[in-house]
Amino acid sequence: MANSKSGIRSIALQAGVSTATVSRVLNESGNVSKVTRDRVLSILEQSGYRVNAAAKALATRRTRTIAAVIPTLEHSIFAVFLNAIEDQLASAGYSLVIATHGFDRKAETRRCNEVLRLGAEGIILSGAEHDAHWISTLEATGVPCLFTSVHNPETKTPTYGYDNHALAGDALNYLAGLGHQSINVLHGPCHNNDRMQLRVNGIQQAACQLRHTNVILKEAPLHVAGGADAARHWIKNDKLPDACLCLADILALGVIFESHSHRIKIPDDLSVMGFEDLGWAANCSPSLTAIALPAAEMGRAAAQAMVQYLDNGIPMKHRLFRAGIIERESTREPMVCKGH
Amino acid sequence: MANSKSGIRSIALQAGVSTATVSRVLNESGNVSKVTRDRVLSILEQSGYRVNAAAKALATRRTRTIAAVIPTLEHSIFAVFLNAIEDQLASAGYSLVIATHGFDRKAETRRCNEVLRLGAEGIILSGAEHDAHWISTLEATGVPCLFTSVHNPETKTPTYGYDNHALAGDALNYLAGLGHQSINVLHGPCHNNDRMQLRVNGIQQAACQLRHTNVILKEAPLHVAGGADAARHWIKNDKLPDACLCLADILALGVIFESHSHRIKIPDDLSVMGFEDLGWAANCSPSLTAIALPAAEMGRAAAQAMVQYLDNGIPMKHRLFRAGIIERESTREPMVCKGH
DNA sequence: TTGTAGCATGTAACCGGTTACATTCGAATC
DNA sequence: GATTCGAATGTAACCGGTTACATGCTACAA
Repeated sequence: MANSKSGIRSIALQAGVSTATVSRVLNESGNVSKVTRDRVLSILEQSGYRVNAAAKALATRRTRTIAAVIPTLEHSIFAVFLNAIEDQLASAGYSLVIATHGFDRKAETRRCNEVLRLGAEGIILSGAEHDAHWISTLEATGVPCLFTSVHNPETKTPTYGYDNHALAGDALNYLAGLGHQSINVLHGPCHNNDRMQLRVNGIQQAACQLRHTNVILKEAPLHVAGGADAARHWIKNDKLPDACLCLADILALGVIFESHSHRIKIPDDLSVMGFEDLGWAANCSPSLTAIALPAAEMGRAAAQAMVQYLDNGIPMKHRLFRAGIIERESTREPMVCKGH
Repeated sequence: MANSKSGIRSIALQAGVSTATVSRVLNESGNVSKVTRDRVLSILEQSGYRVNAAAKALATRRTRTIAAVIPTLEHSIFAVFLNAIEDQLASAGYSLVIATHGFDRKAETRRCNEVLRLGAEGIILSGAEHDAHWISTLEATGVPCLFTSVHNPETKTPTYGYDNHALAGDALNYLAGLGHQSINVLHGPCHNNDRMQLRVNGIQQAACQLRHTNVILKEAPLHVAGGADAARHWIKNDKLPDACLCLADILALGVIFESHSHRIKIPDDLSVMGFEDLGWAANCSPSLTAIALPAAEMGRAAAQAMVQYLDNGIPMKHRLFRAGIIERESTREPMVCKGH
């Protein structure tokens, strides 16, 4: 067992060929006779050979790895998004590394550097607001980057996303259009979350156009309890609006639960609207009217665009994903008899 | 700019030292005078140098990457679990690669091979049932592996998880103990999901011990609609039980929603119990009694164990995570006047 | 003065692949 | 028979780090 060589050299030795030939067999790069290929393949098979990714990456300067740096995995919308990315990348022969930063700008930059150091060939980021200095150094390195969940043709880095600003306005106008005159808008923290900030801005702008509607914005932590607590506060203080627009589905879920606990009927006593359209929205009680974001579609497309760029040099362009209102049972026009 | 060298050699050239010294500075391995170190550091700084992970991995035979291969990211329980893993790994200087297989055994094996080829130094798998042949070849390679979500001291590969079998029995006994005589148990598909299978087995065994209780098992697809559809079926056919035990929280959510739609009162008309205790369980209406699985704790511990093994050679041992019933408002003893 | 210890630093092999270029050889063409 | 060509294969440099070992130097003890 004078097998001091390892890896491809050992295979070459056993097959009585050169490392170049083994490499050619492994990569199916042609110019190998059938007998030689078969011999090498059989030895490859029985030796349980596995290529060393590091060596290959070093030689080819390719890692076939793409990174997604996101705030957290715990919000379902990111899970849906990542699942789609992962799927798409896997079928293109790429791997996905995931890093989270918990809505912390510094941590985001740090994690980005880590995945870069690790060899990521491309980076997918949530939102369009990031450490400007870091983005410019990234540009200098030539590593492609894609911003997601927002659409902003102004940025140099391509964005794949929605028009959060307009969609929030659409949602508010929809409720106002039903005839609601007092609408509470519940949103998550905007700190380091430009998607949410854009939605809030959209609400503010749309609210200015509405003459006969009283719009109140309120921030709540982004989980069910956040929505529930806000709703409880309104109910306890007799400040229940006609309608409640939640700029994240999870908040709507809290509002629905809390309303149910206090025998507030949705949509008769309160219209509730969500934003995202997560899996349960169609099946809750009452089913939730919401802005439906095509998160999975966006994830697939983003992954595909990145792969197309890396494999074929096709440049990534900004892309707007249409989203719209799915009308369900949680909203209706206000009851005329209310307050009589 | 006669700078033909790249990476560390270019730095060495500019600093007028050898590559060995630059490497020593980079890795803080000592034996470098302060003046030299400062000079190298300043050049490192201004040149925007970034180590090549592939080269480093090739030279050190370490990638500092760990893989998690899971069924899907879309079930919240996995997202919680992975978030914890990612967190823990990041703080230990490791990276996480994620691969999903959609409850497909073949795909799982394939994805495992992919992450291995990519250089993962350790693999974390969901469940204890996997392609036996592949597991044995994995053992041969010496790459450490950890099974999670189940506890089974019998397997050679260490398991970090719960006693799903006993917990399901506990849950059933809890409901029976409240006095319920007809209990429907809703579970997800068991195909390639030994966690779920163990729970179902636990139910079957516990049901045999119960003399005066009628237990019916029913499978439903693992999402809100699955739970809702099952509940609707019972309601429509006038087969509503006293209590419904859902072996995944998401099914309980569907049951709660559907019950609400049909004015079935929980817990008065129907006790509902979940399994997992996801974030919303404490805040739904009524709040959900459930088996609380410490998924995040398990994730953190699993990541830590893997790191301890890789960094310090401390062997991984089977570990059982305690889980218990969280009593909330969705369950109560049956109303004595019922049916009078 | 010589020997020795220890710090700072350099040299070059090595990790395990890829690939440009060279070489060999048989078949086809002139 | 000489020339040309292309397929099959080999040689060895290279990717960008790490590190065993060698070297030079200073300080201090014998």
